[in-house]
This record gives sequence, C-alpha cells and structure tokens, in this order.
Amino acid sequence: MNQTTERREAVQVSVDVVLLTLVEQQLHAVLLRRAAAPFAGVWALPGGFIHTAEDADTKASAARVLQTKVGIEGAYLEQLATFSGPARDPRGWSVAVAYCALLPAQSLPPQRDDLCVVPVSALPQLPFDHRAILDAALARVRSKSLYSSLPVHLCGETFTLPQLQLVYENVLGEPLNKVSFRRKMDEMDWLEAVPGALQGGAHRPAQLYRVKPAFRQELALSPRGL
Amino acid sequence: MNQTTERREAVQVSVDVVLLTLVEQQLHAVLLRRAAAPFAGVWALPGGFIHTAEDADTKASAARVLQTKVGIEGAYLEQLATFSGPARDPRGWSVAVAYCALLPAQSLPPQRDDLCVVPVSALPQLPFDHRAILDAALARVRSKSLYSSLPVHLCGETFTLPQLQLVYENVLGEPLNKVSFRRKMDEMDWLEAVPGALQGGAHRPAQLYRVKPAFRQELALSPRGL
DNA sequence: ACAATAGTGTCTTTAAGACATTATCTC
DNA sequence: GAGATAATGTCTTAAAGACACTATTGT
Repeated sequence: MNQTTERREAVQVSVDVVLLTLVEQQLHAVLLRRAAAPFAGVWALPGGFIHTAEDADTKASAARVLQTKVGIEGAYLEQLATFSGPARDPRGWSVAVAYCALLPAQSLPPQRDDLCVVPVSALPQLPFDHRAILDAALARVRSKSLYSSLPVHLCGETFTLPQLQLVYENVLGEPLNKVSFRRKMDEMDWLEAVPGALQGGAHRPAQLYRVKPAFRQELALSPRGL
Repeated sequence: MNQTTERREAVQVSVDVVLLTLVEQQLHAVLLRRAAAPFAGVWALPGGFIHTAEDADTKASAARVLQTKVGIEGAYLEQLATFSGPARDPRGWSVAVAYCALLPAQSLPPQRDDLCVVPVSALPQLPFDHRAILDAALARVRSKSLYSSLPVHLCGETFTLPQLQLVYENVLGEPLNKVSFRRKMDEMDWLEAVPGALQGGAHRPAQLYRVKPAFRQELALSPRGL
C-alpha cells in the first residue's frame, strides 16, 4: 500500500464457520452437504462469500451464513484465524476468514438431509483445508476454556454449577476439582443465581444460575486460569 | 459456498504489519510514509496487496512486505486478526489480514526519510483502521508475554537473564520478581547457556543465554503464566 | 431412614513473592 | 576492600487440590 503502481489482484474471499455444540457430553461440529462444485455433495464447514451490500464486516458475513445456511441465530461468534494460499481451493488463490461459533445443543436446527452434527472425534474427510480450520477451532476453544467463560455458550440460558462444571470437563477432556471450580466461578463474579429457581431429582436440587448481563457478549477472564 | 448461484464479489485484500521493537526500554512501532493515494504522505503501517504469483499465503505476503518495503528479514511474524468492512478503506469494502512482527532494535534498517520508529505511547494519527490494528497488536503482545517466550524476539541472538527480564518488564509495563522469573525460565527449559561467554561492567558479569533450537520458531508456553 | 447429589469447611500441597546472603567482577 | 550487579538460599504468603462433612431432596 506504499507504492504508486501496485497491481490489485482478484482474490477470492470467503468466510467459514466452525459451529460447535455439546451433545451427549461430547463436542460436535455442524457440517453441511455442499450443493455446488467444487466438492458438491461433500460434507463441509458452513461457509460463503462476502456480500458487500449487506455485510458490515466478515463477522456479519459469518452470522449471515449461520442464519441462512444453517438456520440458527444468536450463536456466540469469534474470529479464529485467516487461512490462505493457492492450493486450499482448486479454483485458485483464496482467503478464508474462519470463525468459531458455539451453540447450546437445544438451539440446533431441526434435522434435515443436508446437515449433520458429528462428534469431533469422528469427523469425515473434509474438503479444502477445513480439517485444519476445525483443528484450529478445537485448539482455540480448549485453550481458552482454561481461563475464560467461553464454555458457557454451550449451555442454555440457565444452568446449575454441576452442569457447568461438566461442560468444562467435557470441553477440556479432564476432570476438574469441584472446590476450586466453584471458588473460581465465585471470584470471577460473572454468574448470578436465578432467584428462587432450583432443579430436582431424587436428591438435593442445585441452584440455577445465569450469566450476568455484562458478560453476555464479552467473555469473563481469570488471571491465573481455571 | 453451499448454494449453486452465489455472486463472488470483488473484495480488496491487503496485508498490514505491526512491526514492534524495543528502543530505550520502550516499545516502538515502525511506520512508513505512504507514497500513493489514499492518504499519500501519511505515516501508516507497512502493508500491501497479495501477490498471488509469488506468495504462498498471507504470512508470506507479510514477510515480503517487510523485506521489500521496510528492508528487513527474519523478524518473528504471527497472524494477528483480520479487519474488514465497507468503511475502513475509502476505496470500498476491504479485508486486511493483520500480522504482528517483533524485531530486535539492532536489526532495524538504516534511517531514511519514509520510515520512522515511534514509541507506541506517542503515535501519530494513523489512516484506515491502523490505530485499531496497532492497539490489537499491543494487547496481543502484552497478554501473550504473560505466559510465553514471545518477548525474546525483541532480543538479539544472545542475552543475559537480567536483560531478558528487563525486556519482559518493558513489554508488560510492570516489574517482575527476580527469583520467580528465573525459576520460570528454568522450568520452561527453552534457554541454554552459551558455553564460556560472559559479559562485564564494574561488577559481576552475567551468563549469556540463547534460545534452544527447538524454540527458535515456536513459542515456549508456561502453563500457569509468567 | 436411605440413597443420591449439592454445597461447604478445612487441611495439605504447591507455586509465587519477599528478603537476605553469597559470588564475582572493576577500580 | 568498596561498590556494583549476578546468582541463589530460604522464609512467607497465597493459590490450588484432596478429603471429609453437612444439606436437601425423593422414595
């Protein structure tokens, strides 16, 4: 951007979204069957091109892709990284801005033919560099779950502390100390008890909580992890 | 990428680099005076368009920008984030893949008219959204310095532990405990003493160290910070 | 009363920080 | 040996984890 005569080459820019959810205590990714070439009929990450007329930025493009192609709204969305190069798309040099999205399982769209929800431990072959994008998303979600409130976006509106701890454990793949976990949640101060609400079984019911309004969009961070 | 007929719109893709270095115990950014419109004559981040014929990916584009426009090679480079939208560039909807680069001060290019090295605490007005990009780079460098070997890329080939600690302190903007710092460096095990080499003044000389080969490209991470 | 899970109190272990001491150089 | 900074030993403090105990429900 500093030389007078610089060729501006046409580069294809797309947005790809790794949409993750927690089903039966396992992280799952949402895949769509590609309708068009290249790789028509193949399971792939939801994605699409930028619509300059409607999208305020690539995050808006990603939200639009989730809405129009997956059929969901309100997922937590964060930019992951940008993947690029001449070989990732057979059509030529391309750039994909990848986003990571989290959604509670109960907010998934109704079942249909061109959509599947697969455990990340049993993914099919994916086209383009979608496998690398998905792996990057998993690494990001797992590492960020070590010190932030990220996993709460896999929960519904309200949840109990034992439920939340289980979600953390499922994402991280390791058990957590109950006392330490609750101490941290208390220190970080991003949860509030839902007044009277409880929940039962054949045992003591657990207090219901929700995220404080200030932390609905922003993540809560813990200085020393957990 | 799942519908048969999707318009592929022309989007301008550029690469911008936040090149940081440490001068007189302060973080400085390298800026270039723009030769061409828009914002001709204005100080801005080094940047440029992608050259599909030569660049293997946007990281290679960033490295090429550093080499051809700034005149340096071998800087530590990592992708920061991608900035996008209709308003950031007056020419229209654009995408900028931003990179963060670190360089020891002694590797800076010779002085010249269209290049300046300014303290990040006293930046001029910057065009486009370069200020936001720079702020994001600073935030990233500072937060990553809390738990990784990142700041070592502001040092030369060899350095003493007191020098390294000072670099960390300058980046983080706060003093560190000497014993803890050295304990961590020892635990993380990414440094090796340069055999006989020492360094003097009118006092006890300090042992020289360098980064172990395995960590020259990869960062060393500490599980619990510092 | 019993089984089952929620929630808390408290001790142990481990990591981080403060402080003091020893080491090694120049003058 | 005085002064300066490097390097390390050791005590204190704070955070994390283990474990046990109390609490509250349904049956």
